[in-house]
Amino acid sequence: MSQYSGKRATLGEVAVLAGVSRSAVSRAFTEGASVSLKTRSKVERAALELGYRPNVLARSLTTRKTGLVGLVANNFHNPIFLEVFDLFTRQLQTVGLRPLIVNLTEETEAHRSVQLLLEYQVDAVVVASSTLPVGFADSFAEAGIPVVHAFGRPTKRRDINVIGIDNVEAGRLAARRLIACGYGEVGFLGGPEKATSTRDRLEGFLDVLNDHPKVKTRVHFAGDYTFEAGFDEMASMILRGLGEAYFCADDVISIGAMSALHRADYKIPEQIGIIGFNDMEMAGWDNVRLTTIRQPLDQIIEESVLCLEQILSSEQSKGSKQKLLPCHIVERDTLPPVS
Amino acid sequence: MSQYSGKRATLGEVAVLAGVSRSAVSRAFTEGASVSLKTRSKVERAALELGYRPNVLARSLTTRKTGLVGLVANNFHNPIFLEVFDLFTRQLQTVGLRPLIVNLTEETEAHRSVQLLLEYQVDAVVVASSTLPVGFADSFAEAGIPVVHAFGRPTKRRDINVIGIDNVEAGRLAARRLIACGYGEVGFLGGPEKATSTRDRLEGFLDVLNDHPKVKTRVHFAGDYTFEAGFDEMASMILRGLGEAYFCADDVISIGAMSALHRADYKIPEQIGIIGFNDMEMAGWDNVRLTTIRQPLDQIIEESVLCLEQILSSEQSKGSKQKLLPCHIVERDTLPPVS
DNA sequence: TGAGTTTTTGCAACCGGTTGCAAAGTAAAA
DNA sequence: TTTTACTTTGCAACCGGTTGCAAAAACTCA
Repeated sequence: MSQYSGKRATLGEVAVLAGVSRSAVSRAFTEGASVSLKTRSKVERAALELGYRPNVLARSLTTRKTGLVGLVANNFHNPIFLEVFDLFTRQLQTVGLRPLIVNLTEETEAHRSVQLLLEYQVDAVVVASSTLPVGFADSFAEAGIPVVHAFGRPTKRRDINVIGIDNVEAGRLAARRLIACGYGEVGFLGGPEKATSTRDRLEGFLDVLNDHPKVKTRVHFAGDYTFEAGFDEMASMILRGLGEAYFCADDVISIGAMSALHRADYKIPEQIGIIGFNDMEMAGWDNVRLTTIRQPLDQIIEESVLCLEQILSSEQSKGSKQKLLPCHIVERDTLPPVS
Repeated sequence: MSQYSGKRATLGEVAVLAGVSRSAVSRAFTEGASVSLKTRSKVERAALELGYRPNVLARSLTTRKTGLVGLVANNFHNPIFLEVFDLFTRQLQTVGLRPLIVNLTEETEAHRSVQLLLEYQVDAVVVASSTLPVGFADSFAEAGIPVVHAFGRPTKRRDINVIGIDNVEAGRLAARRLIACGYGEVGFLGGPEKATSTRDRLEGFLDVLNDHPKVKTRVHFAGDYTFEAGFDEMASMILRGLGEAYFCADDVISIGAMSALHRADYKIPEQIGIIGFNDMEMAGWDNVRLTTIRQPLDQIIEESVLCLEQILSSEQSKGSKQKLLPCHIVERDTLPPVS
């Protein structure tokens, strides 16, 4: 049975107990190494008795693989991230990788997180965010760490993999949906203006609306991806006069905005239409029923992890992967049906 | 400047470039080691030129400290966990510890996660959950890993630290609050019956109600800590007839239940009173305004990390810490004010 | 049984660091 | 200038594993 003390058994101790060499023990614990059945079972018996487990960190010294993957994110306040996070940790677990979390707080931390992840010899890093400054992921690539940017924006760099969605196209999707409703005046309510995702979605949104000059357009930005920011921005918009429908570039902002609208006694969707973005779990709740654009979270994350595996197995990353998956609208109750 | 290739510089390379011994380099990077100013600066110059960063994992081999801390949790679907998670990762970061996440999925994984964390030589593990089976944290302690159980239930074991709240007292708090409203029939709507937190809260709740025999009491359990479970359970309760107010043992369940009530045209708090538990961010949103019992998340987490630090510095954990922090009611709009 | 092949084994060096110890260097005291 | 005390340095061994290589063992086939 396993021993309960603090001191852990080592390879050497197992070796002497099993009466074999240290190499034999090592091989017994290495997939596909050359060991006879006899020695293997001797080793296994001894290992069991001592409660021996190989030290992955020591092993990594020679194999140059730690199984650690940096998971860098800054969106710890958006409920959608809980889903992202759940999916990522699980997927990574199933392929035998351990996520080492970096919770980005200050802008200045980019450099520090690179150092940190270097010190811990991560095999790769996944940056999971659509709101980081342009070029953020570059620092990892420049330090020689393979990187996949989930929810990122395509780049020309050949050393950065991007798996995400086409935010510009998503913006178009929203605009077309609103136009199909026959609205004469629509608005965009984005997150912070500097977030690339907000910028791209706006671009697509305006792109379509330019082809419909009779539809008036307004553009607003919430200061943050939070309920309060959405609430506050919508509240001040109400005072200045409203359009007929809004594309909110995030569900949590949508919900804040809707809350402000309810409070001012606007009926949704009868008086004001809303379409959100993300399809977070809450959007489907019976008391919300938000019509929204769904990003295929699970696919993005699955693809990201797959991409990681390829990088890590093939040693040589022959050219980067840039994959954008399609979004689609989830119809619920905050927009009238298309006529 | 730092080099951009895949190969990282090592201690030895820095040593030759700086023209000193390897030990000198090592010492230059060790807090409080004996190095002259002259050598230190020679080393620093060389290190900078090569972009050298010490390999923490190699270092851990001799120092027996990895700086890694297992963060084990199973509540990746409850929004409250996002806050827990944010706080934990930040706090750990500030004291120089790296969280290694374990996302518990199956019951059977307890043993596997112990092994995993052992293999990665974590300095300690924090179990962050109030819904795990009794004795879950024990496995870590038995493997000789220092453990602090945040949101846990006190235990007699001297090798497990617990930082949490007094769930029994919280149940009492809720009951007293409902009684103060003058209700004649109140109910408990818990999470899964086997979760220790649900059991404890129920115990306290009934404890107080036993002293008020004229108040009728009902007890129900949602199958899960989710919106849907709360919604469904309340929906079926509506069919069978309702009490006047309910203590829901989690905010997300509360919101599900309230949604079912709204749908059946019950007015809250006029017809049915609701008090929740956790005070997650959403509870304060303008469209929710849930009266609820707040656990002091930040304190719990701060204390937990503090406790970790003590364990890790003092080597010898002289007796375990068992600390329960007080909860309090956050008054909002789902219960009438006390008369 | 013995030669030829293939499999299994142990030795020893190495991965990237740390550290006890004794020698060398420096500074202070005599 | 010499002695003594203290600081800085490098050597070499070690942390817990892996792995190339050559020797040993086991197996094939005459």
